[in-house]
Amino acid sequence: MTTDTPLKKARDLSKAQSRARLIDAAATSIHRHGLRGATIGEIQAISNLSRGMINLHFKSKENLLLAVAEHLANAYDAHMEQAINAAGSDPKAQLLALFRADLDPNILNSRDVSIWFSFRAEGHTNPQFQTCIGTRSGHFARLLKGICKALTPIPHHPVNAPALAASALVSLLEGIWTDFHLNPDNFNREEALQTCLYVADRLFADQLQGQ
Amino acid sequence: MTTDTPLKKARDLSKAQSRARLIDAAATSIHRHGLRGATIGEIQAISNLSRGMINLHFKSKENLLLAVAEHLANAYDAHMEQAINAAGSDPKAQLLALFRADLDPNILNSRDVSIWFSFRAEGHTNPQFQTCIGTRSGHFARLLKGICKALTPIPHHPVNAPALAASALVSLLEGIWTDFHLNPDNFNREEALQTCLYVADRLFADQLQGQ
DNA sequence: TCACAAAATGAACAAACGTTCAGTCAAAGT
DNA sequence: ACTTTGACTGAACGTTTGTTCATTTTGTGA
Repeated sequence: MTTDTPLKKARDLSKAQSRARLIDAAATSIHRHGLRGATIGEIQAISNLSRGMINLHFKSKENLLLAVAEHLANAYDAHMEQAINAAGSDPKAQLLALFRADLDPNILNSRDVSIWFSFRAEGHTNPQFQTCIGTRSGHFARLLKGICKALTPIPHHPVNAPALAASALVSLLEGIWTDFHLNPDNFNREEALQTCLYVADRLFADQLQGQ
Repeated sequence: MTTDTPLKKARDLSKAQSRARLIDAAATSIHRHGLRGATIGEIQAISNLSRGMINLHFKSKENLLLAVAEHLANAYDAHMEQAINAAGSDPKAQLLALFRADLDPNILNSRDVSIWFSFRAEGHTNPQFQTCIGTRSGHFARLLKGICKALTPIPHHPVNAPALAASALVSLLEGIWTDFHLNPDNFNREEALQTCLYVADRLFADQLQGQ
C-alpha cells in the first residue's frame, strides 16, 4: 500500500494479489490454530488457492510464515511512525499519541496480537523471526526515551530517572499487550489508556521533593 | 514434591521418575525448538527413553505438553506463594517481595520463560493451555490490588487510583518478562528491579497535591 | 489470430509424524 | 522357587506433512 509500483500489467496484479492472499490466509491460520496448526492444507483451504501456490510464490512454507511476520512488523512500524509524525513536537502530545497508537484496534486486535505472540514464542529458535518481531526495542524505545528526557525536570532524582521511566513505559505497553492477548474479552481499551496516562502522570510529576 | 505419598515401591518410584523425565525432556524440546519442533522423536532423543513411553504415561503427546504447562504453572504458583508468605504483613515489604519473586532466576530464566511464551501463544487455541497459563491474572492480581490499596493514601485521586496502580504493576511485570524473553542477553535483572521500585515509588508518593 | 511466456493447478511422492501393540524384562506377591 | 503383575521396549502402521513437477490455463506481444 505504501509503494505503488506503476504500470502493472493484469498478470502482475493477479500475482501480487495471490501473494497477498496467501499471506492473509497464513495469518488467519496462525490466528486460528497457532503456528503448529498453520499447515499447507489449512492455508490452502482458507485461501481457496491451489496447493502448489505456496511453494511457487515463497519457495517454502517457512518463507511464507516469515513473510507474515514481516508484513505484521511493517504494518506496526508504519502505523507508529504515522502517529508520531501527526503528533507534532510537544513531548506530552507525542507520548499521548504513542499510547493511543499502541492501543489502536488496527494494531491491538486479537488476530494480529495472537500472531505476534506466535512468532515471539519461536523468536529465539528462528533468527529470521527474531529480527522481524524485535521492532519494538529499536526505534520505538529510542523515541520513548527522548520523550521521557524532555518530560523529566532537571535535576533528576535518581540521575537515571528518564531511562527508568522509558523502560517502565515500554514494559507497561508490552504488558498491556500481554493482558489483551491472554484475555481479550475482559480487556477494556479505555481503561488501559487511563492506566498508561496515570502512570505517565505519576512518573513526570515534579520530582524535586526527594532532594 | 509437595505431596509425599509414602510407602512407594521401587517400581512406582521408577515410574514417577520416568514421568518426570519425560516432562523435563519435553520442556527442553519446547525451549530448543518451540512447540512445533517438540516432536516425539526429539523428546525421545533428549530423554533417552523409548518411543512408546509418552503414550504409555500420558496417552498422547498433547497430554504431555499439557503436563509441562501444568508443571510450570504449579512451580510459579508455589514460588510466589512462598515468597509472599515470607514477606510478613507490611504491604511495602510484600510488594518488594513480589517484585523480587517475579524476577527471581528460578522463575525468570530463558528456558522457562520461552516455554511460558510458547504455551501463551497457543492459549486461545487450546482451552487446556489457557487455564494453565492464566495463573497470573487470578490470585496474583487480587493480591497486588490489596497491596496497592494499602499503599495508596485516602482520599484517592483519581478515585480508582489503587486499581490503576495494580493493573499498571501487573502489566509492568508482564512487560518485563517480555523484554527478558525477546532479549535475554541484554537484560539486566537489577535494572529491572530498580524500574519496578521506581514506578512503585512514584505511584505511591503522596497523591493529595492534585485535590 | 496465433505463438509465446508466465501463472496456476493438483496428483504423486518421500519424509516425518503420532500411535499402537505384541513381546521383553524386572520387581512383587505367594 | 515360581507365578503374576505392570513398567518398558521398539518395530510396524496409517496419516499427515511439505515439496515437486508435468500439465493446464490465462494473459501478453507480434
